[in-house]
Amino acid sequence: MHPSKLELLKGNKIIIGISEVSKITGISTRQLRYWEKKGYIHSVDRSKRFREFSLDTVIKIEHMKDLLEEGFTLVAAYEKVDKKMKLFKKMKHLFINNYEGIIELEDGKAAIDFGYFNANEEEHLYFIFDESTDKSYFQAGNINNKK
DNA sequence: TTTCTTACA
DNA sequence: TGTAAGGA
Repeated sequence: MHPSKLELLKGNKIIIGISEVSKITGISTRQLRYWEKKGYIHSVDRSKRFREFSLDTVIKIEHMKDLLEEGFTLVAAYEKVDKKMKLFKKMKHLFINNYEGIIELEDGKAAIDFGYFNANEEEHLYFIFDESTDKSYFQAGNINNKK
């Protein structure tokens, strides 16, 4: 019922100009424009005066850059990343739709609440992680039932 | 000042 | 691909 705490990510509403994208990814503005022309990436609204890229696209660009550095051709990198992005989007969707918040535990650990663990809606699934030891694990139960 | 397209190096 | 030119 309550809105997701990850609205910004949910709608992919984080938009970045070509100059910033270039700085972030290390891909020149010339390349970015070329990649778009070839259809490897898309800007948000081409009817606008200036190009803007979504956060997902920036991530796509970073993946392509990595593959390029590994020796793949531009086309090969694009095809490979395009498949991976579909999985990435599904994963993002899954995470965003199940994320119920983050909880600080007494012992210095933190827990991400992923919502109900089973169909009975009795227990939640938590991802527990301890920064001091760098250890993490999943746990079912009810850590912090507010109210 | 920044971004855009086009075109040449 | 980089860069210059000339507008927006």
